Amino acid sequence: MTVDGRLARGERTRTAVLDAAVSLASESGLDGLSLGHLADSLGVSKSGIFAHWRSKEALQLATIDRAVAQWQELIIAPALRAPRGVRRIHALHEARIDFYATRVLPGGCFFGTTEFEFNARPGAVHDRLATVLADWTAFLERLVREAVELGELPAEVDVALLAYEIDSFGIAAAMRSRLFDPESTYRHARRSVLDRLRGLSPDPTLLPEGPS
Amino acid sequence: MTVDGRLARGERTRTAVLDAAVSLASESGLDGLSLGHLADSLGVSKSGIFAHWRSKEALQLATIDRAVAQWQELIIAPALRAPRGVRRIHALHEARIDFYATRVLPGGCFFGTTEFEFNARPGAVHDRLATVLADWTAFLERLVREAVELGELPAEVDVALLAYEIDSFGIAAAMRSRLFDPESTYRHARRSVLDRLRGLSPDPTLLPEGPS
DNA sequence: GATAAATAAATACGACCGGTCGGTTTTATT
DNA sequence: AATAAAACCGACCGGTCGTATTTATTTATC
Repeated sequence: MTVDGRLARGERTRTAVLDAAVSLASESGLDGLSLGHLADSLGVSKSGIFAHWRSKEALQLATIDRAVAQWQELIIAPALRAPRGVRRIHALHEARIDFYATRVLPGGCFFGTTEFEFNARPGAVHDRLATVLADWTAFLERLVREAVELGELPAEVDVALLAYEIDSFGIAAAMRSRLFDPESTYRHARRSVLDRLRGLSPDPTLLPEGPS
Repeated sequence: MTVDGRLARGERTRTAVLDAAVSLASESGLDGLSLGHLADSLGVSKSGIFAHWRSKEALQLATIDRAVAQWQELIIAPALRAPRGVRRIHALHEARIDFYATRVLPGGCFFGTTEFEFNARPGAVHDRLATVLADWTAFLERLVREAVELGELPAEVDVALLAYEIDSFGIAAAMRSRLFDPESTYRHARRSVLDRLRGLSPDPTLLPEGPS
């Protein structure tokens, strides 16, 4: 397998551009993300960036995919290292709040910003975001279902409802933390999920008492 | 008290413009709200609109105030007609979900869209939105505190935390309902608050069993 | 009916937008 | 060493943005 250095260089550039695009879009949205700003923030020319994607929409879609990869790496992967069941659900939520609290992205949450931005605008970007949200929801529900199957949550639990609740606490944290007192926002976001899981679980000792 | 008809007419025009601005901004954000689009959607000239506000930022701030008035009228006022306590909290949340479900605004939620849009952008708009969110939070907490004082919620309840949770379920509904299945989203949003209140209240019969 | 204030329209400006193009540099293959 | 391909650049296009100025049209009050 020979590696074409020209393609490799392009791939590196492409990834670097998309990382910057995710950051910028978390602040200004996918629409506010302009080729000029993106180029300036990377110290390259506008056309040098544009050459990699055939249109702005293609760039937006690629940016979404990159954000998904980042989410997978920084939130989902760490959670999957926790044991199945309520601890994994808790680890996922904690990783998410940490992601917001450590300000990985200047805008806080790429998906919160862009999903609100495009929820009323038809088009390919809307559809891609809808798919991403559906996948994320299915993943959350899978984690909840696993906890039920392990007996760490009662069988009567409404899986989809609990997944909705947990995600809600995360979304609200992303939204409020930049407008409101971040510390109490994060404390509430962590507390709400912890209380919910401990309140439901037949064995609350699986989880810490206080927000870790 | 003599009313100057010229001023009255100006006020009427201004209100009509701001109503359209709230609708447009709920779809495209306060930044995407352009004077040209706004003028077109009202059948007037761009400068005819611009004359009423000295800058786009002034228009954005006025639009926020108008959205607050609309929220006050359609969500807060109806809730205040319910008796104090958990029933009022429930009525508030139901009015909110109804507001989303009946598609009063094409974008779903003005505040969800704009608060995510501006949470990472310093400036007057950010600050105004922060104040609005703080007022809304204080109002929600007041309703929860009243329920505690009435004995309809246990004294140990963390008022700020419960207010956070209730608002989270509303925010998530606004965000998900346009990308995902609206029916299940609204059902989850209603269920989550109802279950939470009934679970906490010493007298669950105050609230209906199923989503109304 | 005259007058002054308020409102609306017309027009234009500079900045920036996404997008195009021809040409240069870097890199791999032959 | 020659050729081809990919990456990258600078200049430029038409269009739209917010903004400003200037002119015309309502409308209330004297």
